Amino acid sequence: MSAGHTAVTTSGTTTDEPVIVCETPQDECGVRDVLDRLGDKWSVYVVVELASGVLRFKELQRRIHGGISQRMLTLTVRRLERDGLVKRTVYPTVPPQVEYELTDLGHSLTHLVKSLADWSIAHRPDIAAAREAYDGKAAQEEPAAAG
Amino acid sequence: MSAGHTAVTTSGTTTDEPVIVCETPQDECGVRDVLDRLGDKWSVYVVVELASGVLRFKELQRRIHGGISQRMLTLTVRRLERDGLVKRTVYPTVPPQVEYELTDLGHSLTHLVKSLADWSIAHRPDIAAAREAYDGKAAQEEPAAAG
DNA sequence: CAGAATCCTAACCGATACTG
DNA sequence: CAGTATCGGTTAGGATTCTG
Repeated sequence: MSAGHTAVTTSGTTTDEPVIVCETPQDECGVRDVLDRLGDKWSVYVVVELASGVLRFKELQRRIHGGISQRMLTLTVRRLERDGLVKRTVYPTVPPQVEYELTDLGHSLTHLVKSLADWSIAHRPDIAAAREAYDGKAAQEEPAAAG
Repeated sequence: MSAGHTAVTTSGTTTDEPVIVCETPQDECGVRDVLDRLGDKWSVYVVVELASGVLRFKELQRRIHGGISQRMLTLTVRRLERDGLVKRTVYPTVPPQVEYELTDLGHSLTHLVKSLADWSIAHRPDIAAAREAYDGKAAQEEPAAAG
């Protein structure tokens, strides 16, 4: 897609946040691209684990928090490979040995994931508080319908 | 994503809230938090649209390209509200008017989304190339099954 | 206009069994 | 060890209908 869109700087945003100008119909400035990659349950974890070095399939599976199924690891890692984020090396030994590692592209994503994690960690209390407040208020609202 | 593991703290304190037990030294801890929020199809778009200012329900819906359904917009916006990322203001008029805007927390996420978009835009060609290469190679590998 | 409720499909994902 | 193939449960998400 040629990103030939006009920048409609709507109005003066009072804060210093980046004004996201987006009027591409199908792919909101490409956010969908990366979200599709990060959106599934496991991709990020694979990237994170691979960030520290080369790993074999089984080892990768073991290290992923929460226990990814073999099937999902295969799918995830294949998708990542297809997108050029992960490099897969097969050694024709017996038993077979396959190593996974991040490509440069994959490594560049690591920073982003780190930011994501940082934000998440930093604001987790806020989110938790917001949820509690919301749920509490919602519970008040609810008629509770006793008996 | 599901509310999957109902956090079994080591002390045996079984709480209701999804406490993320994470003893991994890596920064993966907490990534799920934000990914759960951004992982669904629409949250990011809502945040993006709201980044530029206050919007009403219908207007928000119209601006999200690709056409979000009314149902999904409601769900998305509610979740965002619950997490303290979006503020919802109801004006008791006729017809009803509801305005959505980012909270400070939501605005802080905007930076991240921006980074996401930037990365995506910057590396889209790489990803596209990688895919083409991968698919091409995969096609070669395929037996082609001549009849 | 805003949204709640219902129905239904597709995709995601895990468990299992089989292959090389 | 490193997959592939298949089945079934769960969920995401769209379309439609109804209410205030």
